[in-house]
Amino acid sequence: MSGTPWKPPPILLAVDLVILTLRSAQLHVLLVERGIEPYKGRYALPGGFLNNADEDLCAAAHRELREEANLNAAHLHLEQLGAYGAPDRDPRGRVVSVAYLAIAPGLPEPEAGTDAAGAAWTPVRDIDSGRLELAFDHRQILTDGIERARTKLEHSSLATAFCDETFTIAELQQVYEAVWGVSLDPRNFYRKVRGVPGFIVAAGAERRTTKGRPAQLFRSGPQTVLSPPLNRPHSGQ
Amino acid sequence: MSGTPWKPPPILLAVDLVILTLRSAQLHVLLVERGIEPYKGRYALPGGFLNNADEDLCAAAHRELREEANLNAAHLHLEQLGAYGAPDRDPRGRVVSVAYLAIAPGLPEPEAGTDAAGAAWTPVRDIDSGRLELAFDHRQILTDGIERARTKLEHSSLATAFCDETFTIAELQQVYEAVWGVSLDPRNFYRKVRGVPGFIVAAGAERRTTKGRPAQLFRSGPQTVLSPPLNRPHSGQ
DNA sequence: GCAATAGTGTCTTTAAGACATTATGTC
DNA sequence: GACATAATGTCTTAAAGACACTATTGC
Repeated sequence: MSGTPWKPPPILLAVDLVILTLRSAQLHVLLVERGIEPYKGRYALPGGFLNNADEDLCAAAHRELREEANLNAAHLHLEQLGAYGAPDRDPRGRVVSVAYLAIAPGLPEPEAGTDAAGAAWTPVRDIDSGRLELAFDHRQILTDGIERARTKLEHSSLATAFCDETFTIAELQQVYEAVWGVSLDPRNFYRKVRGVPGFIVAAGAERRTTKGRPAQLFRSGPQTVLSPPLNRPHSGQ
Repeated sequence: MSGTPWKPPPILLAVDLVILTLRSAQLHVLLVERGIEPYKGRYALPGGFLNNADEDLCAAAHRELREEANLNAAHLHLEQLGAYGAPDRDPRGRVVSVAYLAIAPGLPEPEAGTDAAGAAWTPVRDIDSGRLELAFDHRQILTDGIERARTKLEHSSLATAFCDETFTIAELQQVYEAVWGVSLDPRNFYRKVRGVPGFIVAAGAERRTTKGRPAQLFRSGPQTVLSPPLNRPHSGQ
């Protein structure tokens, strides 16, 4: 720390995004196909380097959300996952990446012709089943992101971020079932969810489907932290 | 991304440590007094810049643990909290810091005459009561570290990291009470803790105090994730 | 014996889970 | 009417919390 003049090591800083959504009751993640080496042709999480030394990490994440995913970042839940900094994680040199978790409601396929060309919603099953390999350490980042989403569903109102502005309780249940990977009793779920004060509030309107009784519509309530929490069934004995 | 040659912005990477321990049933954090500007004379979390471009983040955290805190890092629980990268968090320039949480059993005062001179265990109450102000954004980092410890106490065997190799159940309870900031019924706590399979195992010996019945000694069990969890009493209604 | 702490048992209250029932729409 | 889905009610079981009681030490 003294004596010899200290020269900062050349370290690059990047942000990567785990953008999760629900498509036909399946958890999907947004991936982009890499156009350049390394890992050319392989799929990777959207992300990129910091623009300049003054750019905030969170701002960089929002920017990549727009540029690479073509998503309106303003309405999306965004949360830091952590820093990934193994010295050999990027063959180009030392790159430390700060990962962010974003949750989006069901969205159409990303449009081609933009920065998001080559971006695609991919079922997370395809990755953790091993059918699809990701570039860098992105599989680990994705796993961490999903785990974070799972625990946040218990203690926060994150689940509503997967839904449109208004939603039925059955739709909300599908979020929990897809992210947790379990099936829940609709009657107990209904009772439990309505018993958490401030979680969801009735929106007045109803949703009519082709069959069956119309469902009440709800919107996200004022409470962001759930008390009591919606504990997920613990698998172990 | 193309056309103009891209020059990496000069960003420095640092690690900061939230080292928590228990001293006389109070949660303490290790702080160092800053000897140089900025924030000279102010207390801060131990930490420092990466040595070189090949140093792993986690290795840097361990190194700072030795250098600044004079703690044998090998036996300590170490876990990443996240990256702190607001552009104005360090007046010297752009410094992104990766924070780590470390848990240590009750330890004597750090020795003077080493890098740890000027290091002191400080009750966390002194910081979040506002009586003591920290340098940089270290108050926020500390708050995040404590919150992380609180939730990890519920779902993992982290609490045993605050204890010596063998401990009594009463000592384990003191950990939960100090970190959660609540008081628990010793009888229910005893029953609950013993009911979590693999959490703690009897060590055979007993601990004799000046008064009262000797207590059985335990050591940390094979299970690191607790099932069922030890839910902390949720404050809100 | 008393004081003090460790450990066990019991009861009450509450939440979780299983599942029957009623309500309200489309066809 | 049949059918499908929404919403409510009831019962059983398990866990959480309050607290009485017994056990084993030092003095």
